[in-house]
Amino acid sequence: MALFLSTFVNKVDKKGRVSVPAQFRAALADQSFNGIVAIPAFRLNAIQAFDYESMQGLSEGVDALELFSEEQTSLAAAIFADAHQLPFDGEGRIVLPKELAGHAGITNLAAFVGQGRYFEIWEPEAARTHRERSREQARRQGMTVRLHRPGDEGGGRR
Amino acid sequence: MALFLSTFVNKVDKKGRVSVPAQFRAALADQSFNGIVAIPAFRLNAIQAFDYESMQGLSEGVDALELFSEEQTSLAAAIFADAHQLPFDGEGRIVLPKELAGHAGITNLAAFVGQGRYFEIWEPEAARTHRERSREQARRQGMTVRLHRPGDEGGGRR
DNA sequence: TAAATTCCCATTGACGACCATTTTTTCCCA
DNA sequence: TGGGAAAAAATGGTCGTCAATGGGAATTTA
Repeated sequence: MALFLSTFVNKVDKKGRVSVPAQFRAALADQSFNGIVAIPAFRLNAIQAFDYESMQGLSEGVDALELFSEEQTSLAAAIFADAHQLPFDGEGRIVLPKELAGHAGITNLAAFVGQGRYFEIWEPEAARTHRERSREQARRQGMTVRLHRPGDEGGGRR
Repeated sequence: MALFLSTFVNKVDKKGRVSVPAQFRAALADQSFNGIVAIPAFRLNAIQAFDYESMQGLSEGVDALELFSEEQTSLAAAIFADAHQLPFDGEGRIVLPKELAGHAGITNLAAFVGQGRYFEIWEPEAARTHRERSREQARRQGMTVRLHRPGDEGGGRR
């Protein structure tokens, strides 16, 4: 799958519709479900958006018998319960459900922020300040990114 | 099979009927039995609902357990004895049996909560508090979402 | 026969499909 | 290199359809 890169700000109309940036739509092209899966971010006032396949991958870890074991992860449960399937309309828009828009504080504008394998949707001003803070923190910690070629066993992760 | 995602709240009429969310019905589409299988949840005041095929899979899992475990009988009893087959009517509704509605404390409203391969039915307010608690716990344990596409070896827990 | 359950039909309100318009980007050529 | 034409993307609105709901008729069960 192609990567989600860069940031785009689009308008939210009074029906709650927003165009998903064409570039992001292109990255989602070849899929079973024509749209995205969106969940409220855990620690951030933002929405995280995935393709449907990624969601299925998540479900693989939880099989039916685990119902009766203690370790049923609360995380997975929370994710599935809060997720929204948002299909594209003919023009490549989605409608932001009130719960999600509310969680992110989105009203008239929505910022689509590429994060590689997924992307986030923010209230533009909040996105800006968050980005600054992240940069600042990264600089202070002297973070570096390890490059690795496709096919490598994921090198420096998390 | 498609996933059960998101949460929907529907009304229970005075005959005990509730519409199963269209999105969930779609996920149940291609099946031998036109309806769901519902059992009272073990540790929760909720109803767990599966498609019929998953139920068969579950039975195989339990049969396998027999080899190692003495708990097989109690498990089987718990799962199958309390299970209800709930067929859809022409409009995609089911009738909630009193035992199930009672176990979940459901009266006028029912929350259908997606859990990936299956879904749960809650009294809406109870669902809300349970959801908050789950999120809270996940946050406290520092859980994170790991993305991996189906087929990846990419190290999910498991 | 009464009660309960299933089937069928009507209503309504929200959402998805569709079309029109504006804005932005790309591309070509002067 | 700048201007303009063409294409693509974003935006705005309307209309039809379907999901959810409610009520009543028909059928089954006690």
